[in-house]
Amino acid sequence: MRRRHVPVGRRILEQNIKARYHARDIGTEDALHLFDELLPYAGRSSIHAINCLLTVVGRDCPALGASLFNRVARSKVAPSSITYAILVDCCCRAGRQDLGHTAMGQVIKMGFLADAMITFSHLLKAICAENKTSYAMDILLRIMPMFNCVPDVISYNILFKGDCNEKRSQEALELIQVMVEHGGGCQPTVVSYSTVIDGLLKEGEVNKAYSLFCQMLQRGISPDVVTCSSIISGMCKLHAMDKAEEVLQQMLD
DNA sequence: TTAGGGTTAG
Repeated sequence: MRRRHVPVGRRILEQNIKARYHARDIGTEDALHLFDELLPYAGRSSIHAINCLLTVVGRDCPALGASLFNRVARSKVAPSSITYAILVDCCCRAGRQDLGHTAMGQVIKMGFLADAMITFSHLLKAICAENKTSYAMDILLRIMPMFNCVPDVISYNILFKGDCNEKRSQEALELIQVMVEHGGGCQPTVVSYSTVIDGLLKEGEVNKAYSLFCQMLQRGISPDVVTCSSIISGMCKLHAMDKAEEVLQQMLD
């Protein structure tokens, strides 16, 4: 197959953008200038560099990120599934969850299903942030599978956090047990356990939190500094100093 | 082969 010719100047610019993105060496202003420089003569190979720039701008100013997406859509460059993931995140963080849903619909329509769960996860996070975790749960358990989109552990972790923020850590605890028993390849990780343990402690459930910590150890999942900081802090606040010391000792071991 | 998603304390 013949390699498509890419102008040298454009290729250098794209490589420069990717390298600087990787080195975390692009600020929002830089990204905007680079975007203006690249877009007029961008081609098929440019979408990776454009995604880097959208990410930088969107982190700082999601509404601006979404408006840059519109400029990409009007250009010769086809947005990729990753571009849509960035867009959905920008829309949600700009307070336009409705537009996030619309963009999600576009992702499904275009058949970007392999990556759709990451795009969905931005929506799930936004829905949970509005204390509508039950609705997020419905999307995860019912809607996502309708599109052959299998939720992964990060999608579940977003829901665990949502439940805990709504003071419903018991539901998160039940869901973690469902994952263990029926999750197949999608098993809770150290982040899942840390999130739910923290939620239980914030609701005063010392014994349940400690049992879950023990289950985690039994299943061969090592606690990290987040797990331990959370447990020690939580248990001290609840005056469960004996258990806090046990956890500290396990950490030292 | 890479650009996009998850946890704590203060």
